[in-house]
Amino acid sequence: MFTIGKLASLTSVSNDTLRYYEQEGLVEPAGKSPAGYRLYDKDSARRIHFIKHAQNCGFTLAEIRELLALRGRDNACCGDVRTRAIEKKLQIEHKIRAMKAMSKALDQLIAECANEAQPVKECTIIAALERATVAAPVQ
Amino acid sequence: MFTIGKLASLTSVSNDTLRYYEQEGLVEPAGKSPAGYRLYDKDSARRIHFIKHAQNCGFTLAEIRELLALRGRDNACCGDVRTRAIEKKLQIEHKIRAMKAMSKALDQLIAECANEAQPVKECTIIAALERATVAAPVQ
DNA sequence: CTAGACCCTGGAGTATACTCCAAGGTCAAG
DNA sequence: CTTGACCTTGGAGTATACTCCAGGGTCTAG
Repeated sequence: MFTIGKLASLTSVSNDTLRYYEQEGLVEPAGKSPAGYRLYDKDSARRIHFIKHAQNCGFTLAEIRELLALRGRDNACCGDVRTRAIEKKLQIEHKIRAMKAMSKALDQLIAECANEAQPVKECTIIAALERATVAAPVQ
Repeated sequence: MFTIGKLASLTSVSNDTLRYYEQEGLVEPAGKSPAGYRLYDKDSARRIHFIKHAQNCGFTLAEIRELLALRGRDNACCGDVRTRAIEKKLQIEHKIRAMKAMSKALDQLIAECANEAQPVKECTIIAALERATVAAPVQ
């Protein structure tokens, strides 16, 4: 069990951000000290890392709250949870496809840039993305 | 050549958003009518779609501006552009890895949910993500 | 027993990305 | 030649996700 400052430095986010996440229902301290200090454990750190990863993948805090809710401890495996999990998975797959297309487009750009001096004439990124993507709309 | 309203409905964004993007240096109208109306072409529509895709992949408008700058027409293929392209590619790959991990975690959750009634005990999403990711920091 | 480093709450401020007016000009149809 | 659907600029307002106080309590070390 450690206090907020420790968790903050462990996860590279600020104390304020941790309190904000708590306010937004994304993390709860594992407990409180007699003086009212928030006390966290290793799972708290995991959760913060998860939030940061998910955010980096383009999910909003609201969406992350949903992702976290999928593993609610009590009445987990009901059909509703499964449905939302599948929904989120489709969302993620869609994003992955778009990002792969971009990665490919960048590859092309990088390859073309290998022989310097010769200027790029086509808009490689946009063109490649246009060829590659076109998938089910995300929600 | 068509006006802003057409481009807006073609790309499913608002007129206001298009003007905002222009203000932020992300799109320029292909021309202007005598009355001062913005006039766009198909490339404009492509660019808007690109912006939306990139945004959906978690890039900020500032980053998207950078991505778009990579294909600057005049002095493109200089080493600097190549470097930034490689940088962006690493960023994207990192995100793809994280998203694949999440996708996998959701698969697991979905599979476990297939046999209803049996509640999930472990935090699958976080656990799977933790196992799977750990990559170079993104910038 | 006090100095310095920590913690608390509550509220205000900031950056990003829109979103929505107000006040007015443009233009094709009837 | 006016009506209605479009366009213009400029500026204010909103949601999200922080970020930064102010004013005050807690705790460990000297």
